[in-house]
Amino acid sequence: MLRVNKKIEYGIIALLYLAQKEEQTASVREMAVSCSIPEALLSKIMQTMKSKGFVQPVYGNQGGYKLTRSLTDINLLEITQTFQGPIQVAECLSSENHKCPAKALCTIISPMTVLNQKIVTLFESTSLENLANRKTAI
Amino acid sequence: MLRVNKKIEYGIIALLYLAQKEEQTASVREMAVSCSIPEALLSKIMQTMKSKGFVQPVYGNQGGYKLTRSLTDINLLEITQTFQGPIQVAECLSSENHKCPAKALCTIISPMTVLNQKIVTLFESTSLENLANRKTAI
DNA sequence: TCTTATAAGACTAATCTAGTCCAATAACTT
DNA sequence: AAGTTATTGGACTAGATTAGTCTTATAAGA
Ligand code: SF4
Ligand code: SF4
Repeated sequence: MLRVNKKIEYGIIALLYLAQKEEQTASVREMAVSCSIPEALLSKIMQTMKSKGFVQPVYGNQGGYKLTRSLTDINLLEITQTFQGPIQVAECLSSENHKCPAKALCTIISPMTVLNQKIVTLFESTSLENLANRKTAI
Repeated sequence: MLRVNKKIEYGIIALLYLAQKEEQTASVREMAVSCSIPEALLSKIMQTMKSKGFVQPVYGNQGGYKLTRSLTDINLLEITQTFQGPIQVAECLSSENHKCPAKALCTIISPMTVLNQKIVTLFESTSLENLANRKTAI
């Protein structure tokens, strides 16, 4: 399936929503209702995005979150890495390479690495601004 | 993570192995040992590949499987579809669109569709021959 | 008939996903 | 100061997927 998970999608939708509100804050409830996203889940997602510096919280009444970065500055790779870890089309690629039994004799590590890089590049070069305008960069 | 599953990888490795044996058959055991792939699992994988017409079984002593198609003719998309279903970077894309709560108001279906198509094209235009030569086509 | 294979099905443990629920804390309003 | 609105952080869950295993049946050459 090669799916991006829901946190990534909901996270992006929320960031696009915030961008459209410009400097104003939007509460989790407002975003959840406006975008039909489960509120408790979106709350978790926003916490993660806060910790990564995409948004800034505002406590108390009339509080919520606001964007701290421009959409043109945030790319899809950062978001997916935040919620799904590094893109690795095969488990042995990148960082700790687990325990694939076929590794020693594997004939496809090298092409898988190339394929992986293609996908990484595609994600990296697609900003949220690109997404908002319904296009990918490459 | 965006990972391709093990069946896909093991399946490709097995097909490359068969190709290298040219017209000869190779048994599941031989392939499993030669490639360090769990035998019972590879057996399952080969059954699926037989049902999709990638290989042909030969029963009995000295039996095994042989390739029925050229590596240049098999692309990565077919293999992934065989073992992981259609590529859909978001669950709502393609065929039966499940039940995403955000669907009615979703701001990213359209760009996700474009992104999905990019990945499909990348997979589709990469033949196993390309993989064996350590490159992707696009 | 024996042996070597594939065929097919049921079964499993571990992991990931998409959530929920609850108690705590921060800060604005009145 | 109290009440209200919000974020925070933790634990918890059902269901799906993954990566296997095991067992029995069947095909066919020697
Ligand atoms: S070693 Fe080969 S089969 Fe194993 S995860 Fe890496 S690329 Fe895939
Ligand atoms: S969030 Fe949007 S793109 Fe993702 S599955 Fe739901 S409707 Fe489709």
